[in-house]
Amino acid sequence: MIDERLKVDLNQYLPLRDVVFNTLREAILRGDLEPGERLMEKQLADSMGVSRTPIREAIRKLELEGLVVMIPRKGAQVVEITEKDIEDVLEVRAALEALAVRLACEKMSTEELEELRNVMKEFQQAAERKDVYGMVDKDVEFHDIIFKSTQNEKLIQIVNNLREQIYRFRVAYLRRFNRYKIIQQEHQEILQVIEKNQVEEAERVATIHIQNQEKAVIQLIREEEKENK
Amino acid sequence: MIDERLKVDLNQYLPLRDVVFNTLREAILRGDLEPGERLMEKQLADSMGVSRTPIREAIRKLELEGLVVMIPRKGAQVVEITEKDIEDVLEVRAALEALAVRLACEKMSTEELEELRNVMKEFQQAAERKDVYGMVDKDVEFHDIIFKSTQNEKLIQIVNNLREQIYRFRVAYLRRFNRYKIIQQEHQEILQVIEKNQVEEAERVATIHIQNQEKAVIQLIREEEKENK
DNA sequence: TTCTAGAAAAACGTATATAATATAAAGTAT
DNA sequence: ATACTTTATATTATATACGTTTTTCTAGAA
Repeated sequence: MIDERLKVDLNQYLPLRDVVFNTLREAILRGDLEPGERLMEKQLADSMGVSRTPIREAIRKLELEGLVVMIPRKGAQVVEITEKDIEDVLEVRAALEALAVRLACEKMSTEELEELRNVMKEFQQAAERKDVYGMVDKDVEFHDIIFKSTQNEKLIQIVNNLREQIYRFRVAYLRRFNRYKIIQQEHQEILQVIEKNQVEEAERVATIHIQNQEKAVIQLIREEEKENK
Repeated sequence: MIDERLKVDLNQYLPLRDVVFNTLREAILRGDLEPGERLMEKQLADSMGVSRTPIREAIRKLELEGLVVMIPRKGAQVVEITEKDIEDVLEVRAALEALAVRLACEKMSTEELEELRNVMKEFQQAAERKDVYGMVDKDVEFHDIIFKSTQNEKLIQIVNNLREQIYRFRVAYLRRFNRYKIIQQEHQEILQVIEKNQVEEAERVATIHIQNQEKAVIQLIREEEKENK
């Protein structure tokens, strides 16, 4: 007989490389590490209190994730994101979002539909108290529920990566414009078409939702560029 | 004045980790390393004549690429591919292929159209001399031309990764059935709708093309499973 | 024979050491 | 003063070393 309590704190072991990986990824996405900034191994190793080995292995993963670029014998640096990059990412994202809602029409359970409604409510509450981070979280959650309902692991994995690529702009984007009203309305539409199993319409609405996001983010970037001149 | 000849063999430096990465990836995709097989660092290091460091860094990349899974304190092993995995991958692939041909309708140049026709001809020739590897290459090339014409780097990158996931089945698949006639016919259709800018139709044809592939590959796997019992 | 215990071996995770290369600085010749 | 070496330094790339965990193998008991 195995004591259930023993299972509790088999506090999951995480290799240092993954701790470092998560830390660095966070730092990049939050903007603490700016685009173009070099990631020097020794410096990072010292500041994180580990050796260079786990740092290097974490960087290898960030490299494939597309968050850093390697320059041979010069090390890694945080990627610069261009307007073109954002267009490319969101073009793909739109297609995958359309796929997701189409599948969601078939597969979504009533429990998940209920979750969607809850998250929308929470989004509303976050908006009311001007909690931008809360809104971002709830927006992400909304789409996550849809993607999870597709039960397509690969789709989920790819979309997570795409989201990561432009995550840095999310907060600025939601804060800047009064985007949240539009987002809310679009979420409402998406929910309705899924409920009604209107596949064609669902794809259309989801695509537009992402395209609107694209327009807004790009507008944001252009304005920022103008400011920096 | 720079002597042009000097540029020739500035034989590009490739870090050992990338050499190892490519080697291992090849081995996995070719099936030399079988699903479930463990990748032991020292053994690989010895057989490739390098130290464990570049091996480990290569494995980190394979890990994120989805070709190996890590088991903590047990190392890496080649992923097992399930039927579900293939369905997931090809479901996403179909959506992206549809996106690609839609964009191709707008953006494809006459040169690229010409390339498409050439590749189809070469596919035909490979088929005539029963050259399966040649056919696989030309099939991949056909789709590559379409993806390149979209000028969406992210799309290209994702599709390359998806292709990789199920590449192991390509050869068996083309050899086994007389799939090549169907493939050829479908390529022909895709070419035509792109030429005529028939966006809706293009998406439909491309989607079906991938779905057919999915059905065939899955049928293949089921038969193989049956044989192994 | 089968199961368990314990020791030995193997393999991973991490750290450190060495080699190679690029960057920056200083010195020299024109 | 400028351009070109040379030298020093910093940083990456690779190899090796160490400690711990896991696996394997063997001996002994049930």
